[in-house]
Amino acid sequence: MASVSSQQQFRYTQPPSKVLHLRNLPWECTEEELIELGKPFGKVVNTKCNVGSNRNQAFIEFTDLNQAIAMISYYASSSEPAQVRGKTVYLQYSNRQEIVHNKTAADVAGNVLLVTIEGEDARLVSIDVLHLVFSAFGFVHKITTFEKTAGFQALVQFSDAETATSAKDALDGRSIPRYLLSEQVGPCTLKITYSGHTDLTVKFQSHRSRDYTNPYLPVAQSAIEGGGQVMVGLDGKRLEAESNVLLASIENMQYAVTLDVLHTVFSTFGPIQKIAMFDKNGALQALIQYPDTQTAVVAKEALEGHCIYDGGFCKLHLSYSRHTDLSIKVNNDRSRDYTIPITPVVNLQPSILGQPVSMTGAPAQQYNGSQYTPVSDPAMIPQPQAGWGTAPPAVAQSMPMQMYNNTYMPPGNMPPQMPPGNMPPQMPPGNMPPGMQFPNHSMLQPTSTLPA
DNA sequence: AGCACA
Repeated sequence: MASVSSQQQFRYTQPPSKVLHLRNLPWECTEEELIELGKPFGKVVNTKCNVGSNRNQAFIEFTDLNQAIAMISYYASSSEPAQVRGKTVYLQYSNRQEIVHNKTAADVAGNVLLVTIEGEDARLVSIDVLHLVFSAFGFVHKITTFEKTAGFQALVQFSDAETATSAKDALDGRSIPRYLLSEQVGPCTLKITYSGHTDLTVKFQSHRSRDYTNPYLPVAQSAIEGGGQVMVGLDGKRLEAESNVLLASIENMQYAVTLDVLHTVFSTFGPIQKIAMFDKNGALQALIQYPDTQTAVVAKEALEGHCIYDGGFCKLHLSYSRHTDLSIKVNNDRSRDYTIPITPVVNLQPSILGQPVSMTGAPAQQYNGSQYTPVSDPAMIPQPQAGWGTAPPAVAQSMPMQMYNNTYMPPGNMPPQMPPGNMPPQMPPGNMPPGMQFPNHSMLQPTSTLPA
């Protein structure tokens, strides 16, 4: 019964449609040939070739129903059948009203996402920041970045389509949190579709591409910075060999940066054992030694690219030193060993590990002690609520002097509904917004060479 | 030669 009605549907009862169904087409019939065929009757606005298991069917769609009727009518009474390359083609109204094209790769859920980073400074977004952002949803296998006409883009490979989908759903159309970007970088919005790829090819760890599944992949020279101290970590997540000693260089040093200033800034993340300051190429550099690598990692992640003083002054650039234990020969204004008990400075630490002290009474409840606790695995840092969806405490902007002026999170940048469990594991609150964490310490108020 | 992956 069903077959009877469908057969009848074929013969003559097909209602007019501006879409025509063509069959018996020659092999590899092109869109151009279909347009040529329909042109005498109207404007062909859409085609679909190589349809059916034999790939010898096609559809053409006219702008107007009357054009389709004209074509059917003409060939219904013509002595010459419609032909393509001399082969007779049979025409009838399609049983659909418009051509629907196949889903593109962008519509088919896959494990690889195509991410377009939009914004003036999109290309300044590092692959590490992207890794951090997408790692919130699962293990990121590989990332490649490239520039095309669409702008700065990245392919981000997850284990499976489900993970990729959760990342896509949460991040598409959102902006990268301010605190992950350095000060001069403007807003960067993510536009995400699926990619047709399933496995990216990464030949080298570089500034353009990473394979986090293969830490032993050779490191391209282009990825190396900081004088050859950079290596691939065993976890495959870092290009630099982590160290308990940080090398800090200070850019735009309008204000004096003293040993005490550095001690105050860096001791927020844990006890400091030693500091050595020196000049290199006319710029001030310092080596800061923590008791353990984990603390140094947290400090580096939090402070990198940030300024000690508001207004872009004394910007910190941090890398891991090859040193593990500094040799401080003498305690003076350029070097100090805080592990020597007689040194009185050790008692002046404004904060100790796990207990940040607010000198202004600024509430620190959002950044409680546990978030400062160094742990063996940064992903294990407890992180209840804070993150992309967390509004900045009002105090961050009302503080008389902000050490860091880009560290708060603009509200509304990220989805407030983002589940806490999906927070980037490497993005503990203790790693960020130091502008909110740091006490407004008088030691950090510049007293000389003030421009205004 | 008969309606949508090829």
